[in-house]
Amino acid sequence: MEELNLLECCSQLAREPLGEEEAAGLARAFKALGDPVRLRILSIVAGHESGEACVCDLNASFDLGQPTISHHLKVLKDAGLLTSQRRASWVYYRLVPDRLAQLSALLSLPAEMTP
Amino acid sequence: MEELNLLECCSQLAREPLGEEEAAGLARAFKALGDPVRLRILSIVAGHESGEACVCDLNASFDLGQPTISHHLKVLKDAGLLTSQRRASWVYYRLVPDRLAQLSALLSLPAEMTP
DNA sequence: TGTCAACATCGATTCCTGTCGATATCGATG
DNA sequence: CATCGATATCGACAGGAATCGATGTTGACA
Repeated sequence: MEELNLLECCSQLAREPLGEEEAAGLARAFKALGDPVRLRILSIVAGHESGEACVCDLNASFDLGQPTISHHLKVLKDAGLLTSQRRASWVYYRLVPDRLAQLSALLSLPAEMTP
Repeated sequence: MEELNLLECCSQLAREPLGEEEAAGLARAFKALGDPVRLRILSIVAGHESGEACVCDLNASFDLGQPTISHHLKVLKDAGLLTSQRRASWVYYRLVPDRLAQLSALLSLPAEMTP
């Protein structure tokens, strides 16, 4: 995994001014997180014992149409936050831990900045 | 600070299904992070030795109009990510560490989920 | 008090996004 | 091969957001 260098320590934000293209990639992920339905989808996937949830579970968890849920799943997948796998008739989604860790690390500030 | 319970451990996502109103509050913050300009603004503020940056610094760092930067600062402030303080003729912005820590903790998964 | 510089707000425009219904795809199963 | 259920894609619509120029506000200073 070539993203380890992004995780080596905390304080990504303060390290140096974010470049434009780097900021664009990160912004895509945060934009995907910037919707209540998508946050709840991630939460449901994360909460499953097996580490994955099928679309049918998700559809049942929201008062939204099936195409809408499918759209949100696509946004999360395109942002690198979820992967999908088809098994039999169902499609299962699971988190991408590295991506989440990357974002988490970006937001963790050094101790000297949290007085 | 009454937000400490939100920080006690990792794996906020997996703890239990995010409620609608809780997800809405978090989504507002992530939506604010979901723009390259705003991420770079945060990065610039975080990178300052003093922990704060004045609007004049920020205006000079972008090829955007002054009202646009002001708009982005307002979004970040409304999302609870920045605070502002006026001193003399200048307005200084600084990070809200607790808010960043809350978001960072939400995205950090338990070790058993990162194989 | 009048003026200037720094910053915020307003109104308008253009583009993006969430949602839906309808339809297509794809596997399983008969 | 025909059908059915699960999921994805498409087209459309309404509301939101990023940007800009113009204008308002506020504090410093002469």
